Amino acid sequence: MPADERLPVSLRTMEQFVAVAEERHFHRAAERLNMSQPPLTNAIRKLEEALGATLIQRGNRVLGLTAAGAVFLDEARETLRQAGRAVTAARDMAAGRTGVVRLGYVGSALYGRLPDVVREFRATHPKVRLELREATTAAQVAALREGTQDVGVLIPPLANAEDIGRTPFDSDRLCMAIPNDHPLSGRPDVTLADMADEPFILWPLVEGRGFHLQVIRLCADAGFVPEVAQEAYGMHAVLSLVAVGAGVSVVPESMSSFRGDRISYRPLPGSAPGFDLVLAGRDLSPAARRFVRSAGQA
Amino acid sequence: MPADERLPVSLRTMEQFVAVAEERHFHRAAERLNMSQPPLTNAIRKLEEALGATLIQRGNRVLGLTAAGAVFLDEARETLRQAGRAVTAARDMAAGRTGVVRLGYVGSALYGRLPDVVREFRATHPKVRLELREATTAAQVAALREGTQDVGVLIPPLANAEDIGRTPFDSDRLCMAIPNDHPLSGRPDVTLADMADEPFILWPLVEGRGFHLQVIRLCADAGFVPEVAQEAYGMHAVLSLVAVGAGVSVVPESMSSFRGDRISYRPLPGSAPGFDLVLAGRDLSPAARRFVRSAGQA
DNA sequence: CACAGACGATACATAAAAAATATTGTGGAC
DNA sequence: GTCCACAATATTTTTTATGTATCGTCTGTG
Repeated sequence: MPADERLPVSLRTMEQFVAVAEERHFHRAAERLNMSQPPLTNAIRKLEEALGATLIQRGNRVLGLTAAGAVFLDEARETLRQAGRAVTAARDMAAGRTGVVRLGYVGSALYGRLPDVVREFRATHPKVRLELREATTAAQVAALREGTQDVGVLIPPLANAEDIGRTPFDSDRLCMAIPNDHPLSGRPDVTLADMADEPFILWPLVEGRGFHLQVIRLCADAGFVPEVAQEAYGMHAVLSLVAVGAGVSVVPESMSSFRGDRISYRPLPGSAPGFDLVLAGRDLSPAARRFVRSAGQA
Repeated sequence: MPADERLPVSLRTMEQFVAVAEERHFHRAAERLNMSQPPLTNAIRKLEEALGATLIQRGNRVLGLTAAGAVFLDEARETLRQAGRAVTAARDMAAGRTGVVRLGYVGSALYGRLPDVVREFRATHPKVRLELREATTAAQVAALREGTQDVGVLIPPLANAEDIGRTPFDSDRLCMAIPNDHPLSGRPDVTLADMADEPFILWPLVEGRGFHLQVIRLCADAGFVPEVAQEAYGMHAVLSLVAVGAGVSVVPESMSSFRGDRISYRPLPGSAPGFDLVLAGRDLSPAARRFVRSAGQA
């Protein structure tokens, strides 16, 4: 039976004792504690009573500590430090200065702002663990609902996801990539429809679902279904195939500096500058909220 | 400027939070804390306010912890443990269950109860460090006054030492030691006066001052000044010399089983059974007080 | 869909504890 | 011996913690 044994001291009392022990002077200690001397004397007396131990050697001109007082001073200091740690730990966690952010992203996000955003966040939030995991949009929505992921970088539209908050993240504007030795590359104004009969290099449907579908959708809007000549995973892989003339493709504009000697990049005239990658989350933890804020404002 | 930053929590509040976090139920937690539910709800709310952090996830049927709540639970538990350590450390020290006892003793004390007393005290007080140091009575009195020694086993009388408390410790009754082949050993009733003209084996004045003087004093009472034939430090050394016929001596009765084949021990008829070894101390620390109590009552 | 029950929040009252002010002892220094 | 510095008391005031009564809300159930 654990009985009624409450702790007979408070942190305040410990603070008071430490002050007296350090100053060796009730008046100065009281001043430091922003209080007057009498209640301090009282508090120390009650502390000694509660402990059943004399802590302070009075009587002489200058007051000293008993052996019990000395050990209690040490332990009380440690207790106060630990209490401070408890407070800052909770505050840091609540403010998002510490914690974990499990971030999912679709593969194509790697060719936009995401790498910079991650680097920046890690630099400004060294005590937040940022876990990265590549996943399709659908998988991320499920993970967000299960609570196994905090934030996702994914490609709208999101079906049946009214409960998930969204923030614009990256305008992943696309362009056409045409081999330099291809007839189309000489023509001034190429449209997507011009590529209806060209062989396409695309991401595999299973591994690069989001990006694959995005391209298919664009083609559908242009009135055709692209003929997939070859699949390749990763923008550089796709473009390397374009460079050797294996076909044409549609890639993010941010790739347009890659193999400029062998590939000509042409804007997609019809595509508006809308946002194609969003940050999504549900019940954001403070750290996750910080990530979204940090990612959104850059 | 350290400003006015007091700790915004008390140990009591931490106790309350831990109870709620563990029970996941305000009513049960309140019961465990021997209080009613409303003030508990209030206390938790004020805690969250003070920390600027939500700790407990309400709303759902069963309440859970936020990330901040989880870390605060850990840290609060540790704080409570540490506070408990502070209390018991002070109490143990004040009760003499821990601490240090610096014990001085005159060399001759080793031939009486002291070894047993030390063994017993060490067994019953494992967390008290007992430091032993051999020293003359005068040196011990000085050390007691300086505060470099806590308790002493020494030989009265003590000059100018009214401030030092004394407890009888050991009746170090003395007897004469005479070689078996000495003429005196045949006589039935030998008195100390009979040994006035015999060569004495004694402890050196410098190293064995207390015991040396005690014997000199006895001889003076018997009306003579002993002729010191040889000095030897330690009872066994003295008696070995007696055994080979180098002289006579006066030793504690507890030695009378040593070399019984060569030495005959005779009681000192005049010496009353007074206490010749006392425990002395000044401003006894709790641990020292325990030692004196333990040593005195055996 | 209404209803009961469980549970946490709120409002108000009361008791306990902490702190402030004024004053009194007390021991050491000149 | 007198003064001074400092801690201890005494008493009042304020703050804080706790208790009682009650309400609102969500959940599972008939």
